[in-house]
Amino acid sequence: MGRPTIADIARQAGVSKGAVSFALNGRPGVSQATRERILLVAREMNWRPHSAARALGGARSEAVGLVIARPARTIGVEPFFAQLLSGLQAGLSARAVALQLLVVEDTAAEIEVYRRWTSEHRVDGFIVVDLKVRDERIEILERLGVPAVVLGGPGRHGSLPSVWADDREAMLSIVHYLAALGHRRIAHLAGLPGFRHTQRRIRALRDSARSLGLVEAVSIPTDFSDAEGAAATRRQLARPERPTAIVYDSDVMAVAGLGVATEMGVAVPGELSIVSFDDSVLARIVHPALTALSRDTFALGEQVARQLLTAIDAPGTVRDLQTPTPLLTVRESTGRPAGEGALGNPDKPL
Amino acid sequence: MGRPTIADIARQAGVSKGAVSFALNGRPGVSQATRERILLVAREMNWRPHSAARALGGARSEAVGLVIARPARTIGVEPFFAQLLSGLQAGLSARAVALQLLVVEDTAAEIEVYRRWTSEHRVDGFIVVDLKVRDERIEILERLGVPAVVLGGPGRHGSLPSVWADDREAMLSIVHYLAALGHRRIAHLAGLPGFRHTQRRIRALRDSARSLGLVEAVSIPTDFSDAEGAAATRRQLARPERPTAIVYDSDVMAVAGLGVATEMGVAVPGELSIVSFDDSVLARIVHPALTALSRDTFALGEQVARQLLTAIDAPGTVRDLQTPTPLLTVRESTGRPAGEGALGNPDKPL
DNA sequence: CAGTCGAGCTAAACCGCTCTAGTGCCCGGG
DNA sequence: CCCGGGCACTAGAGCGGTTTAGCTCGACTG
Repeated sequence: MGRPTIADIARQAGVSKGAVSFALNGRPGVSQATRERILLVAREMNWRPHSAARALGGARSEAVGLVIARPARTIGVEPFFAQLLSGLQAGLSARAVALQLLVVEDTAAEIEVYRRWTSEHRVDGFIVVDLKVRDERIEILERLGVPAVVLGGPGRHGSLPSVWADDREAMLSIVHYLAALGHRRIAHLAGLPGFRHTQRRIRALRDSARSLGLVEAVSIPTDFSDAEGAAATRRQLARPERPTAIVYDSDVMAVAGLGVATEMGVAVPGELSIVSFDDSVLARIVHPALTALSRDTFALGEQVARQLLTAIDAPGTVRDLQTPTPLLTVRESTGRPAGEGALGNPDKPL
Repeated sequence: MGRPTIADIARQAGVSKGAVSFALNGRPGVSQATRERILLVAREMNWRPHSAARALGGARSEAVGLVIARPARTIGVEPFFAQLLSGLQAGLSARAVALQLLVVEDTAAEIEVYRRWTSEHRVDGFIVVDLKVRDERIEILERLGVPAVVLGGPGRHGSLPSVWADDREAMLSIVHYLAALGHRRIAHLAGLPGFRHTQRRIRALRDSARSLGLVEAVSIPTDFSDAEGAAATRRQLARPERPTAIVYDSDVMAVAGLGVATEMGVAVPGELSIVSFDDSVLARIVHPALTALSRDTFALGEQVARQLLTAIDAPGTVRDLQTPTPLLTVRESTGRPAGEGALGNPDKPL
């Protein structure tokens, strides 16, 4: 005999299929004695529910989807994603919910997967990442009526709850810190310009430039890759009036930039201060260790998972959640610019 | 009306459910004209199959499982995993097969998930990683009769096909290269001693030590973390007769080790050569860039995915697959040991 | 002591799809 | 003219659960 079904258990226990279903699901409708007998038989026969059969009846699939539209090769490079994934896992596995992961080429394919998985009842909800400036995915998910949590914000993401950190405040804390050290020329190697958080960071830098008396505050968009990070750094450092500090939107770029500086004989932090917007082992283990914004991406993932589980349980009840603004961890890659006197207190950001 | 079912299509097209099923699945049993009419109606109604209903009939679930038994937090740290994941994705998405990912605490939980997902028909097969020296999972998966591919080998993994690279040859190529440079004291910061590949690497080093005339060749097991990598490096470098070269089993540890060396004022590669067993951006972007074994982990993942898909399609037909032995990429972190004359050709490993 | 009620259980419909066992019809051969 | 065979299609039985309607029986009520 193959896998036992509730019919087998029913026969064995001398009851009906219905009674077995009630017993196994802790639902009223059977006496305590019968319930125990059924459970015993089920355990003896090593019975397990057939998820498809359950799903057919309209039940949960106990899985959530994460669809990422990026070149597959680049995912492995980003510690951020790996960290997030770990956190999501941790949050989900508490309730034994699995994560369906799919990497696709572009947003069109991503949307197609949303449609398919939803109508196939393959997942109970979605996690949406890489929020764009104008994001069509939001509306589609709303129309599909499937629970979803957006990673990023704040701002327009329709009725979908989001989990976000304040990128603006974070950028301001970096810039204030650098300005207090005496830096007046700051470059910002940003991420993909289509992403919302990239825009927020760029705007924050621009907005604060005047009030802090910065002579220069440029943002250069990149694709987050180490290659572009290195190339852009090279260009910046080759300029006659080069920046005295560079803020990188990812740790991979920051480390690549550090490499370029070393190679070009630009001392860090003597002649160039480096700040990474992302913290990870990467930032800690290089030398000099990088001053970085410490956001706990793992915890963020956990948070998102919890939020999504709640949204699935009780749609409509869950609202936006702001995670703590990441704090600047000062390490060895930042200092006063060359030829600067004491100005402010460099150890106290903000 | 909710989502359309084949019954709706049948009614609309004026045929039976069976005819619709035949038409939609490209099966004989309907005329060309009817088939086209049905497909047209299906498209108009925006019909999509209900995966659960299909699965209930015994069909594929179009998903494969990857269960990892490691602390969730550490997954994010390993570029290897992220890379592998990307590769798996790439291999699977060619056939629109999704990946069910779950991170669990220990092997017992992992096995429990294998049982559950199998009996729930949640996945069509599994990918097994972190092959242990004595691995109980193999036997369990065989008994469950579910397709699975083992990452690692060669050697005892029962009837399950495996994808593997020759760790022994790889380690030998590193040691030969270092010996040719003139190194006689080599330390090896290994991974978890319970893993099979760790054992193979340790043995390869030990076996070659005598014939290469090494004075010292120790392997120190670690947990793969940057912390243990750093600590062990510190201990090695503090010894009176310290090694002139260290081989690290992972790039994270190698970079951490590089940091310790810099911090202790030990010049790399002047006084210490560093080789990483894993290559990734990490090894490329630090300075000096690390000499590392370049295995294409992404391609490995793709390969494993293909292997598994074949195993699912035609169980029993697929056998072990050896991937190319990783080649040493010489960068800046290796050189002649201090006070060594010319010996062999350092640029030509093996 | 008849009527009511609820607990405990059964029978069967149902979820959406697949697949097998027919059924009707047409065509060609003997 | 009849029969066999093949094609196009239908009816309906499963797949393994959940859920609802209904049945029985004993206890309690008035």
